[in-house]
Amino acid sequence: MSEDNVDIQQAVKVYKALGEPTRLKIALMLAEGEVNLCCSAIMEKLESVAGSTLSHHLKQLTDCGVLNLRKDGTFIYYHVNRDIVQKYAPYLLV
Amino acid sequence: MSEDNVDIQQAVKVYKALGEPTRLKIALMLAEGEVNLCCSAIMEKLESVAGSTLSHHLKQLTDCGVLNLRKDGTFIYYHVNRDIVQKYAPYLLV
DNA sequence: TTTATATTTCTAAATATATAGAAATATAAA
DNA sequence: TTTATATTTCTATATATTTAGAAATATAAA
Repeated sequence: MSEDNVDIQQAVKVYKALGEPTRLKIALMLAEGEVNLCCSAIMEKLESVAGSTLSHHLKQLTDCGVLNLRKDGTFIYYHVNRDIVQKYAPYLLV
Repeated sequence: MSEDNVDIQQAVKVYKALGEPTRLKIALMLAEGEVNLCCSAIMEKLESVAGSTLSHHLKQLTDCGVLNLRKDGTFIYYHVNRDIVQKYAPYLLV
């Protein structure tokens, strides 16, 4: 597989991840001011999303590279991967 | 609804449209060199996609603003909307 | 008007995705 | 060790999406 195709595959994953309202909100929330938020803090900012649902969304966002995470005890802090976002969807950084 | 929310709704539509391999290929194909292609020409460039399927993909890409079209007789020529792509996914224009 | 071509709409089936409750895991604090 | 909190995994269900064949529509050419 060529570099280009790998790139396109990642682009599909990134756009698929961002093409859902809850996930786009999460990405925008974390892109604003380069915030670090844990799962429960994100859950509070969203309206009525179950923890298990949020967990799936966060996994999808990390799997495609839009989000990175840092573990600290029981907490997992999420933040945007600026390189990926800059490459595929710099709109989020505005 | 605020301007911002309208914007986010369009962003979701754009990213959802681009988050599918066939549609991303179409968008990339048309973004390269600012090409105008009709449905059947696009169909030839893709491998084994039925006309009805392609029609649905093209509708999704035009509905969200990624593609514009120009009718000429029986033909419909598609081309990328550079403003929209520049705003949400300039990656396609590289 | 008949024929041919381009594209869409209708319809249905297969597949994928989003959702959340319940149970499981992980870490920290008491 | 017990308890509490954070997050994930399991499981199931509801919903949405992708796909394409067949029929319909639209325009042009013969």
